[in-house]
Amino acid sequence: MNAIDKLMDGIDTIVGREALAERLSQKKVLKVKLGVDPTRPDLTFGHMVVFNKLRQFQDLGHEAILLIGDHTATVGDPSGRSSIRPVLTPQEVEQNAQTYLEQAFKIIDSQKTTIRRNSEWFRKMTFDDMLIIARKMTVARMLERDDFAKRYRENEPISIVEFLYPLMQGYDSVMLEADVELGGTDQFFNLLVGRALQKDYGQPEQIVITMPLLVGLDGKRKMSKSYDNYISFNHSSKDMFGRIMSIPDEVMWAYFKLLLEYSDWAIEALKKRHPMDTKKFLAQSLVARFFGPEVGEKEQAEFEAVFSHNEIPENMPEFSLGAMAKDPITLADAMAHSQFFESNREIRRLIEQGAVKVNGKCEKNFKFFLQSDHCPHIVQSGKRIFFRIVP
RNA sequence: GGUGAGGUAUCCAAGUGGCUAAAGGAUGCAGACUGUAAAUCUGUCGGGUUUCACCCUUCGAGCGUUCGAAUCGCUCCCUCACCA
Repeated sequence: MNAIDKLMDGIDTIVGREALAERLSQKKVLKVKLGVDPTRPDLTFGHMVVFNKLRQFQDLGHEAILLIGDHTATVGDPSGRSSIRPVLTPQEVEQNAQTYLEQAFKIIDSQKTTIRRNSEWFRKMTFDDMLIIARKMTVARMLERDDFAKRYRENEPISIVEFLYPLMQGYDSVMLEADVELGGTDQFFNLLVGRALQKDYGQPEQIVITMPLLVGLDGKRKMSKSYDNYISFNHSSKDMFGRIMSIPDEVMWAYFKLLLEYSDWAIEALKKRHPMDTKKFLAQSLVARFFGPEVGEKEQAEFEAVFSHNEIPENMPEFSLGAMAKDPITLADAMAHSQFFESNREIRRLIEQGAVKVNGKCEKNFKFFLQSDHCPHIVQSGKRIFFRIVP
Protein backbone atom coordinates (compact mmCIF):
# COMPACT_ATOMS: atom_id res chain seq x y z
CA MET A 1 0.00 0.00 0.00
CA ASN A 2 1.46 3.37 -0.93
CA ALA A 3 1.44 6.39 1.33
CA ILE A 4 -1.67 8.05 0.03
CA ASP A 5 -3.73 4.88 0.02
CA LYS A 6 -2.75 4.21 3.60
CA LEU A 7 -3.73 7.73 4.57
CA MET A 8 -7.06 7.39 2.82
CA ASP A 9 -7.90 4.14 4.60
CA GLY A 10 -10.71 4.45 7.10
CA ILE A 11 -11.40 8.13 6.52
CA ASP A 12 -14.84 9.60 6.08
CA THR A 13 -14.18 12.55 3.78
CA ILE A 14 -11.27 14.38 2.25
CA VAL A 15 -11.32 17.81 0.72
CA GLY A 16 -8.29 18.56 -1.41
CA ARG A 17 -7.18 15.09 -2.34
CA GLU A 18 -5.22 16.25 -5.39
CA ALA A 19 -3.47 18.87 -3.32
CA LEU A 20 -2.48 16.21 -0.82
CA ALA A 21 -1.08 13.96 -3.57
CA GLU A 22 0.84 16.88 -4.95
CA ARG A 23 2.32 17.96 -1.64
CA LEU A 24 3.26 14.39 -0.82
CA SER A 25 4.99 13.98 -4.16
CA GLN A 26 7.05 17.08 -3.46
CA LYS A 27 8.42 15.29 -0.38
CA LYS A 28 7.26 18.21 1.68
CA VAL A 29 7.00 17.76 5.44
CA LEU A 30 3.35 18.51 6.05
CA LYS A 31 2.02 20.37 9.06
CA VAL A 32 -0.87 18.27 10.28
CA LYS A 33 -3.11 20.09 12.71
CA LEU A 34 -5.43 18.61 15.28
CA GLY A 35 -7.43 20.76 17.65
CA VAL A 36 -7.52 19.86 21.33
CA ASP A 37 -10.46 20.85 23.49
CA PRO A 38 -9.10 21.32 27.00
CA THR A 39 -12.52 21.43 28.60
CA ARG A 40 -12.78 17.67 28.34
CA PRO A 41 -9.52 16.18 29.45
CA ASP A 42 -10.69 12.58 29.57
CA LEU A 43 -10.00 10.92 26.22
CA THR A 44 -12.25 8.20 24.87
CA PHE A 45 -11.84 5.65 22.12
CA GLY A 46 -13.67 8.15 19.96
CA HIS A 47 -10.59 10.37 20.09
CA MET A 48 -8.40 7.40 19.29
CA VAL A 49 -9.80 7.24 15.77
CA VAL A 50 -8.40 10.65 14.89
CA PHE A 51 -5.18 10.12 16.81
CA ASN A 52 -4.52 6.95 14.87
CA LYS A 53 -4.72 8.91 11.65
CA LEU A 54 -2.45 11.58 13.04
CA ARG A 55 0.08 8.94 14.01
CA GLN A 56 0.01 7.56 10.49
CA PHE A 57 1.10 10.96 9.27
CA GLN A 58 3.87 10.96 11.87
CA ASP A 59 5.00 7.54 10.75
CA LEU A 60 5.45 9.00 7.29
CA GLY A 61 7.65 11.75 8.68
CA HIS A 62 5.18 14.63 8.84
CA GLU A 63 4.82 17.13 11.64
CA ALA A 64 1.90 16.73 14.00
CA ILE A 65 0.67 19.93 15.61
CA LEU A 66 -1.64 19.67 18.57
CA LEU A 67 -3.39 22.99 18.90
CA ILE A 68 -4.67 23.50 22.40
CA GLY A 69 -7.74 25.71 22.37
CA ASP A 70 -6.80 27.28 25.67
CA HIS A 71 -8.11 30.69 24.75
CA THR A 72 -11.44 29.47 23.44
CA ALA A 73 -11.83 27.40 26.59
CA THR A 74 -11.49 30.36 28.91
CA VAL A 75 -14.17 32.19 26.97
CA GLY A 76 -16.64 29.44 27.88
CA ASP A 77 -18.66 27.46 25.45
CA PRO A 78 -22.41 27.97 25.73
CA SER A 79 -23.23 25.29 23.17
CA GLY A 80 -26.05 22.90 23.79
CA ARG A 81 -28.67 23.35 26.39
CA SER A 82 -26.59 23.60 29.52
CA SER A 83 -25.60 27.22 29.19
CA ILE A 84 -24.50 27.01 32.82
CA ARG A 85 -21.35 25.26 31.69
CA PRO A 86 -18.68 26.83 33.83
CA VAL A 87 -16.01 29.01 32.35
CA LEU A 88 -12.61 27.54 33.07
CA THR A 89 -9.77 29.46 34.60
CA PRO A 90 -6.42 29.47 32.78
CA GLN A 91 -5.01 27.20 35.49
CA GLU A 92 -7.75 24.63 35.01
CA VAL A 93 -7.32 24.77 31.27
CA GLU A 94 -3.60 24.20 31.58
CA GLN A 95 -4.10 21.31 33.94
CA ASN A 96 -6.67 19.73 31.64
CA ALA A 97 -4.34 20.20 28.70
CA GLN A 98 -1.58 18.33 30.50
CA THR A 99 -3.78 15.33 31.29
CA TYR A 100 -5.05 15.40 27.76
CA LEU A 101 -1.55 15.30 26.29
CA GLU A 102 -0.46 12.57 28.64
CA GLN A 103 -3.21 10.37 27.26
CA ALA A 104 -2.76 11.45 23.66
CA PHE A 105 0.85 10.32 23.77
CA LYS A 106 -0.32 6.78 24.34
CA ILE A 107 -1.27 6.85 20.68
CA ILE A 108 0.90 9.44 18.99
CA ASP A 109 4.64 9.96 19.17
CA SER A 110 5.42 12.73 21.63
CA GLN A 111 8.86 13.25 20.07
CA LYS A 112 7.37 14.16 16.73
CA THR A 113 4.61 16.38 18.08
CA THR A 114 4.54 20.17 18.25
CA ILE A 115 2.30 21.72 20.85
CA ARG A 116 0.78 25.13 20.28
CA ARG A 117 -1.82 27.19 22.10
CA ASN A 118 -4.25 29.58 20.46
CA SER A 119 -3.88 32.06 23.30
CA GLU A 120 -0.57 32.87 21.60
CA TRP A 121 -2.46 35.00 19.08
CA PHE A 122 -5.95 35.46 20.47
CA ARG A 123 -4.80 37.01 23.70
CA LYS A 124 -3.15 39.84 21.80
CA MET A 125 -6.08 40.43 19.57
CA THR A 126 -8.26 43.50 19.82
CA PHE A 127 -11.95 43.68 19.26
CA ASP A 128 -11.32 45.32 15.90
CA ASP A 129 -9.13 42.42 14.85
CA MET A 130 -11.97 40.09 15.69
CA LEU A 131 -14.39 42.12 13.64
CA ILE A 132 -12.14 41.80 10.64
CA ILE A 133 -12.38 38.05 10.93
CA ALA A 134 -16.09 38.08 11.65
CA ARG A 135 -16.71 40.06 8.49
CA LYS A 136 -15.50 37.12 6.45
CA MET A 137 -18.43 34.94 7.39
CA THR A 138 -22.17 35.18 6.85
CA VAL A 139 -25.04 33.92 8.94
CA ALA A 140 -26.40 31.94 6.01
CA ARG A 141 -23.10 30.08 5.72
CA MET A 142 -23.08 29.40 9.43
CA LEU A 143 -26.54 27.94 9.18
CA GLU A 144 -25.25 25.48 6.62
CA ARG A 145 -23.63 23.71 9.48
CA ASP A 146 -25.72 20.73 10.33
CA ASP A 147 -26.15 21.13 14.04
CA PHE A 148 -26.78 24.87 13.76
CA ALA A 149 -29.40 24.27 11.10
CA LYS A 150 -31.02 21.62 13.20
CA ARG A 151 -31.11 23.67 16.35
CA TYR A 152 -32.40 26.66 14.47
CA ARG A 153 -35.12 24.57 12.92
CA GLU A 154 -36.09 23.11 16.28
CA ASN A 155 -36.18 26.48 17.97
CA GLU A 156 -33.27 25.79 20.25
CA PRO A 157 -31.00 28.57 21.38
CA ILE A 158 -27.81 29.38 19.52
CA SER A 159 -25.44 31.87 21.03
CA ILE A 160 -23.49 34.34 18.91
CA VAL A 161 -20.33 33.03 20.55
CA GLU A 162 -20.98 29.71 18.95
CA PHE A 163 -20.83 31.38 15.56
CA LEU A 164 -17.44 32.72 16.55
CA TYR A 165 -16.01 29.32 17.36
CA PRO A 166 -15.61 28.06 13.80
CA LEU A 167 -13.99 31.36 12.92
CA MET A 168 -11.51 31.12 15.75
CA GLN A 169 -10.73 27.56 14.86
CA GLY A 170 -10.27 28.53 11.23
CA TYR A 171 -8.00 31.39 12.18
CA ASP A 172 -5.82 28.93 14.09
CA SER A 173 -5.14 27.22 10.77
CA VAL A 174 -4.07 30.54 9.30
CA MET A 175 -1.66 31.19 12.14
CA LEU A 176 -0.22 27.69 11.96
CA GLU A 177 -0.17 27.62 8.16
CA ALA A 178 -1.56 24.13 8.41
CA ASP A 179 -1.28 21.80 5.41
CA VAL A 180 -3.75 19.30 6.74
CA GLU A 181 -6.34 19.44 9.47
CA LEU A 182 -7.89 16.35 10.99
CA GLY A 183 -11.13 15.98 12.89
CA GLY A 184 -14.27 13.94 13.38
CA THR A 185 -17.08 14.29 10.86
CA ASP A 186 -18.80 16.63 13.29
CA GLN A 187 -15.91 19.04 12.73
CA PHE A 188 -16.29 19.10 8.97
CA PHE A 189 -17.78 22.55 8.78
CA ASN A 190 -15.24 24.09 11.12
CA LEU A 191 -12.40 22.60 9.15
CA LEU A 192 -13.77 24.09 5.96
CA VAL A 193 -13.86 27.51 7.56
CA GLY A 194 -10.13 27.08 8.00
CA ARG A 195 -9.78 26.64 4.25
CA ALA A 196 -11.89 29.70 3.56
CA LEU A 197 -9.87 31.89 5.89
CA GLN A 198 -6.53 30.62 4.61
CA LYS A 199 -7.58 31.44 1.10
CA ASP A 200 -8.57 34.88 2.23
CA TYR A 201 -5.18 35.39 3.81
CA GLY A 202 -3.43 34.29 0.64
CA GLN A 203 -2.31 30.91 1.92
CA PRO A 204 -2.68 27.52 0.27
CA GLU A 205 -5.84 25.92 1.59
CA GLN A 206 -5.45 23.15 4.10
CA ILE A 207 -6.44 19.64 3.20
CA VAL A 208 -9.38 18.59 5.31
CA ILE A 209 -9.68 15.00 6.44
CA THR A 210 -12.53 13.85 8.62
CA MET A 211 -12.74 10.53 10.41
CA PRO A 212 -15.96 8.64 11.08
CA LEU A 213 -17.42 9.03 14.53
CA LEU A 214 -17.04 5.89 16.55
CA VAL A 215 -20.30 4.39 17.66
CA GLY A 216 -20.59 3.96 21.42
CA LEU A 217 -21.27 0.99 23.68
CA ASP A 218 -25.00 1.19 23.03
CA GLY A 219 -24.32 0.54 19.34
CA LYS A 220 -26.54 3.45 18.36
CA ARG A 221 -25.22 6.85 19.27
CA LYS A 222 -21.76 8.23 18.80
CA MET A 223 -19.35 7.55 21.60
CA SER A 224 -19.51 10.40 24.04
CA LYS A 225 -19.07 11.03 27.69
CA SER A 226 -22.42 12.74 27.87
CA TYR A 227 -24.18 9.59 26.68
CA ASP A 228 -22.19 7.48 29.11
CA ASN A 229 -21.51 4.99 26.34
CA TYR A 230 -17.76 5.43 26.18
CA ILE A 231 -14.50 3.71 26.85
CA SER A 232 -11.88 5.99 28.32
CA PHE A 233 -8.10 5.88 28.02
CA ASN A 234 -8.13 5.98 31.79
CA HIS A 235 -10.30 2.96 32.40
CA SER A 236 -8.64 0.07 34.17
CA SER A 237 -7.63 -2.84 31.98
CA LYS A 238 -10.46 -4.83 33.48
CA ASP A 239 -13.11 -2.21 32.78
CA MET A 240 -11.73 -1.64 29.33
CA PHE A 241 -12.00 -5.32 28.52
CA GLY A 242 -15.47 -5.61 29.99
CA ARG A 243 -16.76 -2.54 28.24
CA ILE A 244 -15.51 -3.70 24.87
CA MET A 245 -17.24 -7.02 25.41
CA SER A 246 -20.50 -5.20 26.01
CA ILE A 247 -20.70 -3.64 22.54
CA PRO A 248 -23.22 -5.17 20.14
CA ASP A 249 -21.70 -7.66 17.70
CA GLU A 250 -22.35 -5.55 14.60
CA VAL A 251 -20.24 -2.62 15.72
CA MET A 252 -17.12 -4.74 16.26
CA TRP A 253 -16.03 -4.21 12.69
CA ALA A 254 -15.93 -0.47 13.05
CA TYR A 255 -13.73 -0.93 16.09
CA PHE A 256 -11.33 -3.19 14.21
CA LYS A 257 -11.21 -0.71 11.38
CA LEU A 258 -10.92 2.52 13.25
CA LEU A 259 -9.17 1.57 16.47
CA LEU A 260 -6.91 -1.27 15.40
CA GLU A 261 -6.56 -0.03 11.81
CA TYR A 262 -7.37 -3.38 10.27
CA SER A 263 -7.66 -3.56 6.51
CA ASP A 264 -10.95 -4.54 4.93
CA TRP A 265 -9.78 -7.99 3.86
CA ALA A 266 -8.53 -8.80 7.34
CA ILE A 267 -11.92 -7.85 8.71
CA GLU A 268 -13.65 -10.07 6.16
CA ALA A 269 -11.59 -12.96 7.43
CA LEU A 270 -12.58 -12.19 11.02
CA LYS A 271 -16.25 -12.23 10.11
CA LYS A 272 -16.02 -15.96 9.47
CA ARG A 273 -15.14 -16.67 13.07
CA HIS A 274 -17.46 -16.95 16.07
CA PRO A 275 -18.56 -13.46 17.11
CA MET A 276 -17.79 -14.00 20.76
CA ASP A 277 -14.26 -15.17 20.07
CA THR A 278 -13.74 -12.30 17.70
CA LYS A 279 -14.94 -9.84 20.27
CA LYS A 280 -12.64 -11.28 22.88
CA PHE A 281 -9.83 -10.91 20.40
CA LEU A 282 -10.80 -7.29 19.84
CA ALA A 283 -10.91 -6.60 23.55
CA GLN A 284 -7.62 -8.35 24.15
CA SER A 285 -5.89 -6.48 21.35
CA LEU A 286 -7.09 -3.09 22.52
CA VAL A 287 -6.21 -3.73 26.14
CA ALA A 288 -2.80 -4.90 24.96
CA ARG A 289 -2.34 -1.65 23.12
CA PHE A 290 -2.74 0.33 26.32
CA PHE A 291 -1.42 -2.03 28.96
CA GLY A 292 0.78 -4.51 27.12
CA PRO A 293 0.15 -8.01 25.73
CA GLU A 294 0.40 -9.84 29.06
CA VAL A 295 -2.34 -7.73 30.57
CA GLY A 296 -4.50 -8.33 27.51
CA GLU A 297 -4.21 -12.07 27.94
CA LYS A 298 -4.73 -11.89 31.66
CA GLU A 299 -7.93 -9.89 31.31
CA GLN A 300 -9.27 -12.30 28.74
CA ALA A 301 -8.60 -15.26 31.03
CA GLU A 302 -10.27 -13.49 33.90
CA PHE A 303 -13.25 -12.48 31.80
CA GLU A 304 -13.78 -16.06 30.73
CA ALA A 305 -13.49 -17.29 34.28
CA VAL A 306 -15.93 -14.77 35.72
CA PHE A 307 -18.53 -14.55 32.96
CA SER A 308 -18.36 -17.91 31.22
CA HIS A 309 -17.62 -20.13 34.20
CA ASN A 310 -19.11 -17.99 36.95
CA GLU A 311 -15.92 -18.02 38.90
CA ILE A 312 -14.65 -15.43 41.32
CA PRO A 313 -12.07 -12.98 39.99
CA GLU A 314 -8.57 -13.19 41.40
CA ASN A 315 -8.23 -9.63 42.50
CA MET A 316 -10.92 -7.63 44.18
CA PRO A 317 -11.05 -4.78 46.65
CA GLU A 318 -10.88 -5.75 50.31
CA PHE A 319 -12.53 -4.11 53.26
CA SER A 320 -11.57 -4.76 56.81
CA LEU A 321 -14.29 -5.50 59.33
CA GLY A 322 -12.17 -3.84 61.98
CA ALA A 323 -12.25 -0.54 60.13
CA MET A 324 -16.05 -0.55 59.92
CA ALA A 325 -16.56 -0.05 63.64
CA LYS A 326 -19.23 -2.70 63.74
CA ASP A 327 -18.75 -6.40 64.25
CA PRO A 328 -20.68 -8.29 63.16
CA ILE A 329 -21.94 -6.04 60.40
CA THR A 330 -25.04 -6.42 58.28
CA LEU A 331 -24.71 -7.12 54.59
CA ALA A 332 -26.35 -3.81 53.74
CA ASP A 333 -23.92 -1.86 55.90
CA ALA A 334 -20.96 -3.68 54.45
CA MET A 335 -22.12 -2.84 50.95
CA ALA A 336 -22.63 0.80 51.90
CA HIS A 337 -19.11 0.83 53.26
CA SER A 338 -17.72 -0.39 49.93
CA GLN A 339 -18.89 2.84 48.22
CA PHE A 340 -19.73 0.98 45.02
CA PHE A 341 -23.36 1.99 45.39
CA GLU A 342 -25.20 5.25 45.04
CA SER A 343 -27.47 4.97 48.04
CA ASN A 344 -28.72 2.63 50.73
CA ARG A 345 -31.99 2.34 48.90
CA GLU A 346 -30.20 1.04 45.85
CA ILE A 347 -28.44 -1.53 47.98
CA ARG A 348 -31.73 -2.73 49.40
CA ARG A 349 -33.21 -2.99 45.95
CA LEU A 350 -30.30 -5.05 44.71
CA ILE A 351 -30.49 -7.40 47.67
CA GLU A 352 -34.24 -7.81 47.40
CA GLN A 353 -34.00 -8.48 43.66
CA GLY A 354 -31.57 -11.31 44.24
CA ALA A 355 -28.56 -9.60 42.71
CA VAL A 356 -26.32 -10.10 45.71
CA LYS A 357 -24.39 -13.22 46.59
CA VAL A 358 -22.41 -13.84 49.73
CA ASN A 359 -19.77 -16.50 49.32
CA GLY A 360 -21.48 -17.66 46.16
CA LYS A 361 -24.90 -17.99 47.73
CA CYS A 362 -27.77 -15.64 46.87
CA GLU A 363 -28.73 -13.62 49.92
CA LYS A 364 -32.01 -11.74 50.03
CA ASN A 365 -31.92 -10.65 53.64
CA PHE A 366 -30.27 -7.25 53.93
CA LYS A 367 -29.90 -7.70 57.64
CA PHE A 368 -27.84 -10.81 57.09
CA PHE A 369 -24.91 -10.66 59.50
CA LEU A 370 -21.37 -11.10 58.33
CA GLN A 371 -19.57 -12.78 61.21
CA SER A 372 -15.92 -11.97 61.72
CA ASP A 373 -15.01 -15.54 62.63
CA HIS A 374 -16.19 -16.76 59.24
CA CYS A 375 -14.04 -14.31 57.29
CA PRO A 376 -13.21 -13.72 54.57
CA HIS A 377 -16.62 -13.15 53.04
CA ILE A 378 -16.88 -12.61 49.34
CA VAL A 379 -19.70 -10.30 48.34
CA GLN A 380 -20.88 -10.16 44.74
CA SER A 381 -23.43 -7.76 43.33
CA GLY A 382 -24.63 -8.31 39.81
CA LYS A 383 -22.07 -9.64 37.40
CA ARG A 384 -19.45 -7.00 37.83
CA ILE A 385 -19.03 -5.95 41.42
CA PHE A 386 -17.00 -8.12 43.76
CA PHE A 387 -15.35 -7.36 47.05
CA ARG A 388 -13.97 -9.22 50.00
CA ILE A 389 -14.56 -8.65 53.69
CA VAL A 390 -11.58 -9.49 55.84
CA PRO A 391 -11.28 -9.41 59.64
C1' G B 1 -39.60 47.52 22.60
C1' G B 2 -44.66 44.90 21.73
C1' U B 3 -47.53 40.29 21.59
C1' G B 4 -47.90 35.19 22.39
C1' A B 5 -45.96 30.29 24.03
C1' G B 6 -42.96 27.81 27.42
C1' G B 7 -39.31 26.16 31.76
C1' U B 8 -41.69 19.11 35.44
C1' A B 9 -36.90 13.89 37.80
C1' U B 10 -30.76 11.41 33.59
C1' C B 11 -33.55 12.67 28.81
C1' C B 12 -38.47 13.13 26.29
C1' A B 13 -43.19 14.02 28.19
C1' A B 14 -48.39 13.95 31.04
C1' G B 15 -50.29 16.45 34.99
C1' U B 16 -54.17 22.77 36.49
C1' G B 17 -55.73 22.81 44.47
C1' G B 18 -55.72 17.18 48.25
C1' C B 19 -56.12 10.08 46.05
C1' U B 20 -48.81 13.19 43.34
C1' A B 21 -42.31 11.08 45.06
C1' A B 22 -45.48 13.05 40.52
C1' A B 23 -48.92 8.92 34.47
C1' G B 24 -46.36 7.17 29.96
C1' G B 25 -41.96 6.44 27.07
C1' A B 26 -36.54 6.17 26.60
C1' U B 27 -31.98 5.30 29.11
C1' G B 28 -29.91 2.90 33.35
C1' C B 29 -29.75 -1.12 37.02
C1' A B 30 -31.12 -6.18 38.51
C1' G B 31 -33.33 -11.19 37.48
C1' A B 32 -34.62 -15.08 33.71
C1' C B 33 -32.98 -16.79 28.85
C1' U B 34 -28.15 -16.83 26.00
C1' G B 35 -22.80 -16.92 22.96
C1' U B 36 -20.21 -11.40 26.14
C1' A B 37 -23.68 -8.91 23.46
C1' A B 38 -28.42 -8.11 20.93
C1' A B 39 -33.67 -9.50 21.10
C1' U B 40 -37.57 -11.03 24.50
C1' C B 41 -40.04 -11.41 29.31
C1' U B 42 -40.12 -9.70 34.64
C1' G B 43 -38.90 -6.32 38.44
C1' U B 44 -36.84 -1.62 39.69
C1' C B 45 -35.56 3.31 38.80
C1' G B 46 -35.13 10.93 44.63
C1' G B 47 -33.12 10.16 49.59
C1' G B 48 -33.00 8.54 54.99
C1' U B 49 -34.41 5.17 58.85
C1' U B 50 -35.95 1.22 63.97
C1' U B 51 -38.56 -0.90 56.07
C1' C B 52 -44.74 -4.66 54.61
C1' A B 53 -44.37 1.59 57.77
C1' C B 54 -42.75 6.42 58.86
C1' C B 55 -39.97 10.82 57.72
C1' C B 56 -37.19 14.42 54.55
C1' U B 57 -36.22 16.89 49.85
C1' U B 58 -37.84 17.75 44.51
C1' C B 59 -41.72 20.19 39.52
C1' G B 60 -36.78 27.49 36.73
C1' A B 61 -35.88 31.03 41.54
C1' G B 62 -38.04 33.83 45.53
C1' C B 63 -42.23 35.47 48.12
C1' G B 64 -47.44 35.02 49.01
C1' U B 65 -52.87 32.89 49.19
C1' U B 66 -54.70 28.23 51.49
C1' C B 67 -55.85 23.47 56.64
C1' G B 68 -53.25 21.77 52.00
C1' A B 69 -49.69 24.09 45.86
C1' A B 70 -46.05 21.16 40.40
C1' U B 71 -51.09 23.12 40.05
C1' C B 72 -53.74 29.84 42.17
C1' G B 73 -51.31 35.23 42.70
C1' C B 74 -47.02 38.60 42.53
C1' U B 75 -41.81 39.55 41.44
C1' C B 76 -37.50 37.92 39.15
C1' C B 77 -34.38 34.71 35.87
C1' C B 78 -34.08 31.89 31.34
C1' U B 79 -35.76 30.01 26.28
C1' C B 80 -38.57 30.23 21.73
C1' A B 81 -41.85 32.42 17.92
C1' C B 82 -44.03 36.49 15.41
C1' C B 83 -44.09 41.82 14.82
C1' A B 84 -40.89 46.14 15.19
